[in-house]
Amino acid sequence: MRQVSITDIAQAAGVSPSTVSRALQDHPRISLERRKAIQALAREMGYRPSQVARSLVTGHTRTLGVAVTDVTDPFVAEVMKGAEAASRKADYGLLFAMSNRDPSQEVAAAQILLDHQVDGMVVISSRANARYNEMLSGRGPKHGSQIPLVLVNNAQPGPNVFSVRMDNRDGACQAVTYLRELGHRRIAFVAGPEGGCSSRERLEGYRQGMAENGLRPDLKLIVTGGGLLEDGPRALRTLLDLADPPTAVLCYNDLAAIGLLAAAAAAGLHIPDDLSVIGYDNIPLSRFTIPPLTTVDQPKETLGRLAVMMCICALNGEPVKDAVLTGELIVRGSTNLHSKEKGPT
Amino acid sequence: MRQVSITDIAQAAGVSPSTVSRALQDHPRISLERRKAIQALAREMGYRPSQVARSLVTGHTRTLGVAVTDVTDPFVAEVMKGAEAASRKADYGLLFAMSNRDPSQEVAAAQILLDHQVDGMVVISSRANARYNEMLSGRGPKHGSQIPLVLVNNAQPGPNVFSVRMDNRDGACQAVTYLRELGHRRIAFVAGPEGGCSSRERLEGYRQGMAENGLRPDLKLIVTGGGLLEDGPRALRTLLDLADPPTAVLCYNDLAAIGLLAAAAAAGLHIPDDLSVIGYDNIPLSRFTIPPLTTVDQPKETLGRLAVMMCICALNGEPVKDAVLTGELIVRGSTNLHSKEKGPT
DNA sequence: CATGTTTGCGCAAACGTTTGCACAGTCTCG
DNA sequence: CGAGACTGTGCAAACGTTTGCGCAAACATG
Repeated sequence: MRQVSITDIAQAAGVSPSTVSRALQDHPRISLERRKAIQALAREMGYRPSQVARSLVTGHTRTLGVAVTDVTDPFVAEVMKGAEAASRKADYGLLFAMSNRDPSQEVAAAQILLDHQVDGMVVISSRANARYNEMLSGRGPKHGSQIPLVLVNNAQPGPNVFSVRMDNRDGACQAVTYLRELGHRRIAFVAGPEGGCSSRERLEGYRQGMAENGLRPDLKLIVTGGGLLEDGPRALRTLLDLADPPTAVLCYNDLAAIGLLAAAAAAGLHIPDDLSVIGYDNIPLSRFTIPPLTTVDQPKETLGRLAVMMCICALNGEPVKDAVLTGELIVRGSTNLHSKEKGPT
Repeated sequence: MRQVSITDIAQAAGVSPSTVSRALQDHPRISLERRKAIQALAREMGYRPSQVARSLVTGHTRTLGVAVTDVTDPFVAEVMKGAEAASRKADYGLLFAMSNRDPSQEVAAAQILLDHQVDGMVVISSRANARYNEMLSGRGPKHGSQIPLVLVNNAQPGPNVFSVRMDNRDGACQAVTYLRELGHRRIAFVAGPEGGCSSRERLEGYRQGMAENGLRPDLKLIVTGGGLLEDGPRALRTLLDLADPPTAVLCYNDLAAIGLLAAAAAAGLHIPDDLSVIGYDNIPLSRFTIPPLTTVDQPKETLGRLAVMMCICALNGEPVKDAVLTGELIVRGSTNLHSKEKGPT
């Protein structure tokens, strides 16, 4: 015989299956004595409830889905870490799907989660968020309702969709302000992936920071990127080719910054003397770059933990409100006073 | 009403549920005409089969579990990437659990996967592999059978357990040999996590490489570590304090090597002139360190892909045999001829 | 003692599928 | 034209739970 079922226990205990079921749930209408006996018996027989059967009748699977762009991105991995911890603590399973940064794969990934009847899902760094609403409609437990969806770093209004995000604008703004305080005036920005919410917001933060600090915006100082390591070298080349190159650069994320650091070293540039660079995310690696990277910290695990907690709250019918956390600038060795400006007196 | 069920379709089509079920499976005993009609109707009504109900009767969930030590480790993340791709292509869900490198959490993590009735599981870089056998026993579909288990980089014999791993010994040996060819004689090794299978094998490979190249082993040149960024600096300090410090060092993985690189830069050491450094894994980042890291490549995504493919094969009753891949040394800028040895002539 | 409440348990339906079997009709072949 | 094979479909059981309801016994209350 295979897995021990509730009826096996019932038979062994000489009671009906329903009694066993209730006993295991500590239902008060089963005599304490019997309850304890059945629980002991179940343990002894190595009983493990069939999630599948239970799901069929209760209508929920105790499984959450997490859809990400790319686990390989350290930021994403850290968020997942938090999400996994939270869902394991809440005794939820976590179904995982990845889109490889490809919006069309993103819906396929989400579809697989949905097809496995996850109770809710959290999406990290989506770029196709608009399509979730249609996909989710009618997937909920009751009349045309929707499964709860929590977006990380990606607000998008909709029924039963929530978001937990960083104040990216503020973070980028802080970074620019800090650079200005160091004496920099020509500050570049290496943008993130097109269509991403945080890309947009960080760019806005950069612009706002420039404006607030009385620096005139120069479109040439904004270069495109995708938030990948490879983007760093490309961006540096573009910036160095400028007639009037920047003395500092803020990158969309640490990955791009690290790529830029590497390219700078290869080009014989000395960081931070020749160029100050700031990253974003504060991934663990950023402490170990050469020089250590000044960056804007995001509480990544918290983001993930919060996301699943919100999701579970929504499932329980509790009220949940969107969270927006604020980042903190971590100053390390990749930024420096802009001394050259003063010239030789 | 909620999800459209097979009976809804049956009603709409004026046939019995069983006919619908068979039509959707393209069962030949349903007339082609009806089959097409029902399939069209199902599509039109937005029917999505209930995996849960199906699982209950078929006995399998089309879900695989993946248990890892830490997603945050780039090596692990890459393997997961491969695993996810393969399981998505095979239309399997992937349930995710993490142990935070803690053997006791590891069984809890695996337990959650098992409780969600995964059809099989793959474990990446376990350290508590011995305990899986007991946990899995009796969890299989028939009489006392076991769910298939695939270990990545971690062989462990057992019924229905398979492994896909790298020839770590060979990789480490290659690295040492290469260093010897560059003229190095005092080559250090920064070890990996205690209890890990690859740790042991790479250490063996290091020893073998030293022996094969006629270098006398010096226990002082082997320092402990855990395969983390933080281990690099610690290791470097230990090695530098030696009376006769090494001229080259092989690290358990790229992470430790990167940490070491950072510490070396901070200490004013010039890599590779003062010290040659080799990592292991060839994580994407290793191309962007300063200097770029010489390392032993592992086909990480392939490892993951293979693991789930083997798992699925085992599920289908097909014969599967363990795979062992061999790594390739990637030479980059962190290694150099050992010139000093020759002295000023 | 009659009535009402509580306690403890079982029956059976339900969840949405799959699948063995039965059955009726049609076809094929001798 | 009759026997057998094939074709197309439906019935009902089964998977392992949960849960509303019913019922009997015990108990409390007046």
